Amino acid sequence: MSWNDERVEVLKKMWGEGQSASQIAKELGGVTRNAVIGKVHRLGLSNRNGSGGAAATTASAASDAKAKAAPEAKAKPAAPKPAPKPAPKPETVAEAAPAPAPVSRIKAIIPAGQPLPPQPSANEIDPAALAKVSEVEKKAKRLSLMELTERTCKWPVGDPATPDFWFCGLPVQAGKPYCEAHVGVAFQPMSSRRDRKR
DNA sequence: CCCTGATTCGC
DNA sequence: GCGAATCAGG
Repeated sequence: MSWNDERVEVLKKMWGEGQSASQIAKELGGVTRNAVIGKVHRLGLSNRNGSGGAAATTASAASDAKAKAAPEAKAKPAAPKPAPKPAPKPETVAEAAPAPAPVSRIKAIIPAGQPLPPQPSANEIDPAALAKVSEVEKKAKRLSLMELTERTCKWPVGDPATPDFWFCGLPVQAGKPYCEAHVGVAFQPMSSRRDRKR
């Protein structure tokens, strides 16, 4: 397979949409995600940096001995990032259910002093995302607290003070505490993974 | 372990 | 130019 115009176009489009390299590779077929990433770099798409360089995003910079002097300094514009981080850590707890009540069927019974998982103010959850959650909850694995692992969705469903309380348990998505659907409602905005920090 | 993108370097 | 291998990280 080679990079003809059409394939490159698809690459550009998808990359622009924030699709992951692996997804793009899968779409194109005949190439690996590495190939896609390599092409992205060669096309200069990786970061939209006008000039000046110094785009040490995450992995890279000074790593091996072969690394050159990294002229890294300058603080980034630092976008306002309230980054909600409602990630319970069941591994350490015993039964003090950290479970923040999400938006399950229980519509408005959020206890007064309870920490609200989604941002309480100015927060409108994407209807599409909610719909997705509803679907997902049907096929959720309904795990108990102790059944949760590092890669099971830890989204709590139901009332912790009730036997009908369980965790989603579906496969989590890279690093996040929840499955894709629940990540969708837990973290609202974020254009894509485009932003690197630090 | 799953995944992500970034970089290097032989081809 | 290409992309596997490797790296760094969530």
